[in-house]
Amino acid sequence: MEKLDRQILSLLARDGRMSYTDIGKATGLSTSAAQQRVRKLEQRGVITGYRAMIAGDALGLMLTAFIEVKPFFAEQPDDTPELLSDIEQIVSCYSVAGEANYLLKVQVGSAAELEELLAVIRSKGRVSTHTTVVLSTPYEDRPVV
Amino acid sequence: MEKLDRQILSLLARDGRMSYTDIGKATGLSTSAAQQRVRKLEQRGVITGYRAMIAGDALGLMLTAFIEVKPFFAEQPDDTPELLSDIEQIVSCYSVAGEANYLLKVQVGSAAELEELLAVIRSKGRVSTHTTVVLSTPYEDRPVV
DNA sequence: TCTGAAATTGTTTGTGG
DNA sequence: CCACAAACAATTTCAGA
Repeated sequence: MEKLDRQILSLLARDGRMSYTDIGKATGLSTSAAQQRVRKLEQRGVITGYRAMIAGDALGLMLTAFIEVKPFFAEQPDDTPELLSDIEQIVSCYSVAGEANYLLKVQVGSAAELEELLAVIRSKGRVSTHTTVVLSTPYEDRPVV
Repeated sequence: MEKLDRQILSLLARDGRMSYTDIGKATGLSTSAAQQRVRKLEQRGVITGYRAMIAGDALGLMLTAFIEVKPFFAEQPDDTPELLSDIEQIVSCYSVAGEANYLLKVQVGSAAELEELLAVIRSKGRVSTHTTVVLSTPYEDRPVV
C-alpha cells in the first residue's frame, strides 16, 4: 500500500464527503489524479463504502448491548448468522473463538425491548445467550488509518 | 423525528456520498430543501459525521479482537478510557455493566502484535484483561435506520 | 419550510506527457 | 500514473411564497 493511498484513506476515513478537489490539495495531486486513486481504491475493495454516522439516541435507540451466543445443538451445521440476519436490531455479528460461538452487537430503545429481542434471538437462533449492557461509549469506530 | 428526516438518514447511512440532488429526487424534495434538512440534521447532532469504510485486511490489519478490561485498583478514580485513548489499535471503547468495566474492540496485524498490545494495555491502563479473538465477521455496522 | 434561479464550486472525461 | 482543460453536474445562497 502506497503512502499516497494511505493518506487518501486517512482523509476519507475521517471525512467521507471530502471533495476530490480538497483531497488533491491535501495530497499535492491534481483533482483528477485524486479521483482516479479513490476510484481504484473502491474497485480494489479497499474502500468498501461510505456511511453517515448517526447518533442512536436521536432515533430512540438508547440501549446498546453485546450478546454472546452459543447454539443449543453444537453438532448441527451452524447457520446462526443467517438465522439472525433479518433481525434489524443486530447491527454486527462476529464469529469468535472462546466460550461463545458468536458475539452480537445490538441496539434497542429500552430494557423491555432488549428482553424481547433476547427471547427472539434465543428461539429463532436456537442459542443460549450471555448479555453485556453498554453504559456509555467513550469512543467508537475510530479510523484505523 | 419526522418521516422525511428518517428517510434522508436511511439514504445517507447507506451511501454517505449521495448528492443532495439525488436525495431530493428520492424524497420528493427540491435540492435545496434536501440540503437544508441534511444541514439541520448535522447541526442537531443527529448525523455525527461521514466515514469511508475501509477493509482492514487491505491495511494488513488481519486480526480483530474484543478485550474486556478490569482495573487492578477499583477504588481509584477510573480514567481507563483516557489512559488508553492514544493507543491507535483500540478502535472502540465501551463502558459496560457486568464482570468487566470496559470492553475494547481492537484491530492488529498479527497474533504477535496482539500479544504486544495486551502487554501495553495491561501496564498502561493498570488493568487485567480477558480477550476474545474474532475469527470472521458475517456482518458489521449495518445501518440502524 | 419550501421552491426556483443564479453564481460558485466540484466532477468527469478526454488529450497528451 | 500524472496534469490540464473543457463540458457537465452538484452545491450554495438568496428571494419570495
